[in-house]
Amino acid sequence: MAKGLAEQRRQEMIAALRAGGHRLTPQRLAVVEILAESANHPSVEQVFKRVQRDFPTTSLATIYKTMSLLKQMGQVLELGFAHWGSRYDGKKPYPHPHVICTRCGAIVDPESPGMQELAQQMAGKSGFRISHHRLDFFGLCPRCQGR
Amino acid sequence: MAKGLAEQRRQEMIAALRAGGHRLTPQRLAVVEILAESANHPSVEQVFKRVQRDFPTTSLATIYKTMSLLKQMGQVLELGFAHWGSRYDGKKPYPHPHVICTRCGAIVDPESPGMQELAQQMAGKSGFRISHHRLDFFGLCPRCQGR
DNA sequence: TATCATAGGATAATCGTTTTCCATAGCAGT
DNA sequence: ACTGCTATGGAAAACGATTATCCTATGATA
Ligand SMILES: [Mn+2]
Ligand SMILES: [Mn+2]
Ligand SMILES: [Zn+2]
Ligand SMILES: [Zn+2]
Repeated sequence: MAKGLAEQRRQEMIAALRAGGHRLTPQRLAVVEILAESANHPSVEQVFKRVQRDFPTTSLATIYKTMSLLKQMGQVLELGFAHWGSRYDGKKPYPHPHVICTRCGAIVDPESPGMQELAQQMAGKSGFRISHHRLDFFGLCPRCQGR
Repeated sequence: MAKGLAEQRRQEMIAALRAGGHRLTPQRLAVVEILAESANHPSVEQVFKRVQRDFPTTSLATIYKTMSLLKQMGQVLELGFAHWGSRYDGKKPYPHPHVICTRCGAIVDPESPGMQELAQQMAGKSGFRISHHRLDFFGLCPRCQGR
């Protein structure tokens, strides 16, 4: 079933590229496949290294361009950080909470309660028109807690 | 009363510097005063320009160093962003939600419901030991909604 | 298969932030 | 107040992730 989910996401991303009139290049397909399969919120560098296996001449700039394209199409969620590089979620490309290990950099998707309602509340109180949100919890993952 | 609050924060920051065995330089005191008074989550650049009024020879590096120092002492909250510069909150140096205008960059502190409990919930479900968190809501402020 | 605009590759540029290095000036201790 | 030690400030270079540039290569369509 995990395979099915990933496959579905892959199809959606490809469909989005088609719908947007973008070319289905081997590099893009490779990035899409990796994003659809990765549950660990990979970095650009990680995606880059994996794409390079199949296409050794691939440039890092291409990965950045593809990420940016998928992001603007709403097909990938970017978790930008100030001091270290961004991380990406291609499985759940919509806002959702994350739990982040400050030691090893692991990022996981926890079970999320009603964030939407909270967002609406915020909008009402601040007068803002909320478009999206971001919720991160920082700490030590189980593995890093043991020194 | 707003003056009282700012004054209190100023004292706390100065006390923290003293307690940490750090020198009370004119530049640091200037930064502290600005952070204690600013409710608009200023950027390094903004703090820099204001400090320069009183101390024209001030370097941008000094502001960065001071921000970093205050941050590691827990006297200022840093809101780091991936694509643009960081913003700082010296009035409430602990984690709390923010509402951010994606057009003009305005950042405000909304009324916050129980975030602490939510954090504990997350910890339990993920097995993480949560130390801090971050919650941002993005959208358009009232002023920017009118084109 | 010819055409053509888009996308890839290589590299330089960007920009906020950090580091480096030395002169300066807090701040004990006298 | 004076001295001396050392943290700190200032200036500029370095840094690192990301973006822009520029030219060639290659999907997509007919
Ligand atoms: Mn996720
Ligand atoms: Mn705040
Ligand atoms: Zn960890
Ligand atoms: Zn605005």
